[in-house]
Amino acid sequence: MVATLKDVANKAGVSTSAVSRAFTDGASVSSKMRKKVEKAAFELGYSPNFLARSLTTRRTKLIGLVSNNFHNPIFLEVFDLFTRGLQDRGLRPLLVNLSDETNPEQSLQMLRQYSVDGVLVASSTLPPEFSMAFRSKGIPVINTFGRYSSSPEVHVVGIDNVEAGRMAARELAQRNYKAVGFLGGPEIATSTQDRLKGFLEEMAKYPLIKISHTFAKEYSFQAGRAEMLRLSKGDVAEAYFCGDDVLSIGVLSAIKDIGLEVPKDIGLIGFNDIKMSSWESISLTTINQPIKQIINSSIELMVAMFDEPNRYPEARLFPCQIVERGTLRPRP
Amino acid sequence: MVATLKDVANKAGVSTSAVSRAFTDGASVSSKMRKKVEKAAFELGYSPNFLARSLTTRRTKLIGLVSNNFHNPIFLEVFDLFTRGLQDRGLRPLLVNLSDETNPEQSLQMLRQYSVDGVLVASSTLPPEFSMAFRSKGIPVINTFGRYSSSPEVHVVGIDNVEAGRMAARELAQRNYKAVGFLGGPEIATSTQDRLKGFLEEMAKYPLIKISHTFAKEYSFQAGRAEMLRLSKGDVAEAYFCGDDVLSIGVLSAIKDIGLEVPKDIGLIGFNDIKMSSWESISLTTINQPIKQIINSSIELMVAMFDEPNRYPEARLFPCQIVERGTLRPRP
DNA sequence: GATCTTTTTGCAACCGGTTGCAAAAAAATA
DNA sequence: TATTTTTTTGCAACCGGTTGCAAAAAGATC
Repeated sequence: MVATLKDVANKAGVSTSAVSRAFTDGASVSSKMRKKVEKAAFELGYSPNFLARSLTTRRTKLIGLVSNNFHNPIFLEVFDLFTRGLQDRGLRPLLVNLSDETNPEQSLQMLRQYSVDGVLVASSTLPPEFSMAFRSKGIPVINTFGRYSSSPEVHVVGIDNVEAGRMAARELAQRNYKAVGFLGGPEIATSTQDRLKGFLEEMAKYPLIKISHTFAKEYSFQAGRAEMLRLSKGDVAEAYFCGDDVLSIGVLSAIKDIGLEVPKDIGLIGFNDIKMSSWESISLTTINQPIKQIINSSIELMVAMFDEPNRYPEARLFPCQIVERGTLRPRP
Repeated sequence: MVATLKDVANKAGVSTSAVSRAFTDGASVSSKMRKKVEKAAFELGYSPNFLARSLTTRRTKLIGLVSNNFHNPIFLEVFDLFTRGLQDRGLRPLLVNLSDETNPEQSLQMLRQYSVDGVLVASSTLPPEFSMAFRSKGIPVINTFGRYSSSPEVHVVGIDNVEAGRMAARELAQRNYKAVGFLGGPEIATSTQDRLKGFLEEMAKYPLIKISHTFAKEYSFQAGRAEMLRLSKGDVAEAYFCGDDVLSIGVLSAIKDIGLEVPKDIGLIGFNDIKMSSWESISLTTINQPIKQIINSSIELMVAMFDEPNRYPEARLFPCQIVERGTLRPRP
């Protein structure tokens, strides 16, 4: 059916090696030969089979893109950036959805069976052991959005969540809030733990500020809303640092419902700076994570590992920035 | 490095064919042999190389998942459903981001080079020729969310956008709006054209209703907002049918800004029923597209095509439903 | 136990490419 | 023109599997 190397060789009246070389740049072929082969190939509509090629070259150009976050809108951006970044470099994302039902072991096995050249784990909630499993099999792996401190065995690209927590705390303190709360996502996420840690650490410098913390059940509007409604039954803080923008938007909705006004009665600072946060009707003050840089850097690191598989694990951390919009009162 | 079939054969003291058969269900192997092979395989940590296998079986279990929509939140759901649906059937999505810069020809070629078993095109804006190109190369292809009428050469799974337009029109008419507008996405999208067609068709039955239509520049909050702000400078209709929920939310924001109230002063019905539309602070009345069914059906159809590659192209259309929330005034 | 069936196994060719090596051809040097 | 050096080409083995076919082993029948 579809033309093969051999067909082209026959048509052009040359050996298969010649055809193969004509399609490999840097190979030893005369330009006359290349012309001849290209002509025959064109006429047959031939293009080389990547998978057959990969058998000998040991490069598939397939990259496993593993994530368990198919609900947070920020991941649409993440997928967009990853797929484009990979495509630009001639690599192909083999997407793996690691939802609760899927067995991580199985995904590991599957990615090995497809001989992926590397794996990008895009998640802040997958345990480091998952990434390590690839590394121990000799497959380059990078944990994008991962926790850097706890897994020095695997490359991590992302942000310093502890520092991000400090940053939020500093911001609230500087704006003279006297009772602040941390409203995080699920407690198991290392990102949440780290942000809380930094938040508390920094807040400890301001003994006069009253501090509390609580966790939403998941990263969703409804969970944020529910948590805020629950909080409103007790002692409400003057301002909250919320672990995610989607959560924040839920919180905003609850605040409105209980009849309070932002930022007059209550302040809020989010995290992630998703598109939605800039919408006029939301206008959330939040902390921006430079995901474009994080993703490009992840891909570059991945590519570098192809040539240097035993590269010493490194952490690449990018600074976050506060994006001032309308949910915190002005600095004094 | 990694164990191969031959290694297992040596270890178990059997032929390579025996090992191969032990890993193929339905093959002719005694249970004694299978035990022996499995033991050796386990000890070596062997698992078969899918790509090498695909060379002879001519099945890669790779499915190209092509989309050009990495901005609309509904596609996060789409990707979630697709990846899970494929995984459940032992298939693997090779994700292709067909953004403006990427050349469709190139993507076609690339997917052929990876010998994908089929291609799922998830888009309502890609021209039918794109899908056809696969079909003409003998690659099973399904256009999910495609336009059914114009491309009878390719399987289409989705909704009847013309009918959806009628549905919206009917709804507005029944609620006694006397001046209505269609506020669509970019005019090039076939989905927009069809919805407008149905909308006008149905509205033609109500000669007393004043009709207008206009298009936003893209499917985004800002585009919807901008379009509504522009409209507000002229003759504002009593209610709008908006081609997309994200657009709608932008429209809502603009309406609020110009000091009008929904649904008292102005009505709005959206399209897609994204998660966000149900958020309390938005509460958008909209038309739900059964994407779960659409996607499952697409995958099932794809699987069916493996056995029957020349299956006659069909259109599978699913009915939409109005989800009543708070942006249309009640029926009289 | 001998004969006929059925099941299990191994041989060898093949899937579609790549590549080390040596021979052939072309270019450079004498 | 003969000789040496460099470039180009083809042969054949290999990448990691599968599979048709025939031989071997096991089971059934008498």
